[in-house]
Amino acid sequence: MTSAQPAAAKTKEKLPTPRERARARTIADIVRIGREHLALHGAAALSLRAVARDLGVVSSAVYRYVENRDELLTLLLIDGYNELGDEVDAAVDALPAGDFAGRFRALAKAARAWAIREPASYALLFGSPVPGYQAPGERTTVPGTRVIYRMVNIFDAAYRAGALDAAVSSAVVIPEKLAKDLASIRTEMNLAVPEASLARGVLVWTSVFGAVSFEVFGQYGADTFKARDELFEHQLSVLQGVVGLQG
Amino acid sequence: MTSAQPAAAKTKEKLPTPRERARARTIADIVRIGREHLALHGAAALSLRAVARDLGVVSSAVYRYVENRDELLTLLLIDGYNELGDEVDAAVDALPAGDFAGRFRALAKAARAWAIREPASYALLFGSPVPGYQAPGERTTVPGTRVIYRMVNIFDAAYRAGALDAAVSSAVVIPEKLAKDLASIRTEMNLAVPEASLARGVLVWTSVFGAVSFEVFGQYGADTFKARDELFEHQLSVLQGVVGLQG
DNA sequence: TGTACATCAGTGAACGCGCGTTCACTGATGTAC
DNA sequence: TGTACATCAGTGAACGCGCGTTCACTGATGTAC
Repeated sequence: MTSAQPAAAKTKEKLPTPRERARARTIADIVRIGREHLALHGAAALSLRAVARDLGVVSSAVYRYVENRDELLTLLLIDGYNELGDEVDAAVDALPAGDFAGRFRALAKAARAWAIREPASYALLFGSPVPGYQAPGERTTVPGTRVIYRMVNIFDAAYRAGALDAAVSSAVVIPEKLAKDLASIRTEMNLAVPEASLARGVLVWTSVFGAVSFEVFGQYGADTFKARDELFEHQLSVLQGVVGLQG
Repeated sequence: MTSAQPAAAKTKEKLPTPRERARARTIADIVRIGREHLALHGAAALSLRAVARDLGVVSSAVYRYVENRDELLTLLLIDGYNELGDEVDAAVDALPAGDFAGRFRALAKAARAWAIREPASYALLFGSPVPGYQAPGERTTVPGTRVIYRMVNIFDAAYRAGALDAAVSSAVVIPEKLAKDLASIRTEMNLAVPEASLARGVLVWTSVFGAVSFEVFGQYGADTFKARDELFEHQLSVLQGVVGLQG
């Protein structure tokens, strides 16, 4: 199909025209400005008019690039998921594939570091839903599942390598209905790791993000924990044990 | 001091006048309507004018009862914390004081049930911070710490009764800086439970709320988990093991 | 018990503000022949 | 290579909307004597 096209058409598709490049740059600017506004005033107060002002353009002009306010939110959501995903991937890939515990910790620490650096984007992705806005699943699901997929794959690789102690998971029985859900996930993701360990992996996932959310959203209080890095490291160590990851 | 006052003055202070009762009822109405708006449009869109409309009163009239928009948010915050705290207390108190595991599970389940029933209030309390709003600590700290205090006290009582397996906690070393924070908490709350177990208690707390947040904020996706009750129960069982609570 | 006064609840108009979105338009940039 | 036309970016005015907050006011309700 693709190879049947004439070479000229192919080049036309590949090389962006100056206009296309200008357009892409403008959209990138809009997303960048949108993120700044997110950080300053929150998602609910995100306004196309304000973005237009910062872009140095009349308010109606942004409608050439973005269909409406909701689409800007979608762009910011995707942008956030991908930035987080890229940083997590880089942190994980920096360690040897066989260092499962190291990779798990690197993933969690990269996620926490990004959340602390970009609290507004983190809030958009993992905080309260934006009232009146529904994310379009067909555009956000793939970037939105990068981190959890990566995490589960680390656990799965550890299991395949014999570095995951599945015995810890046998302590708690998995009820039938839950086992069904877990079986679907295993099939979909092509996992070898047993259901009980997968369930613990899910708990580890929610726990990591629960800890990050408490910290980023200010639930710990101002003074209760001064040693936040150490607290998080300690929590990772405990969670490693929960899923049976040696190291 | 108080007993030196004449009986008449005392009665005057105790019995609310009709005007005072009307005033209290109106404030309660404002909070109730505010909660409905919270549920429908989110905290950022909460507006005194809209509340006034639903109260059947001109917009400026609500300023007789509430200083400004931020104070209404504070009232809603306190109201939410107390409703959650009351329901958690009731669920915990329904079980014998010696049933530590049962009480822990009852606490977590009550919190989750309330969060699912009142997602908007839950989001106000535990979700992304409301941009531009800073909760006044002197009014919100006490109601805001009811649940975690109750949870820690269950763990502490279990420890005192010899029902908490502190050995599980010795598996992970606590660094010096973190130990200091934990020591302060122990002193402040008058706890017997050792620091390592307290640290695990904190993790259990963040994990419970992390799991609830994922569910309430829609992070699990629509179809991934159909057996949500079972998933949560399973997570509680695992977390019980994390803190070393038998049962 | 009755009257004078103080307190309070609620009114209605007004202030200045920002928002999302549409629409007809002007120029500039690209494209086809 | 030059011209006619199509495409696109950006303008500026307008729509209707809701917001927080202030202020002088009118009556009703309570209180002191």
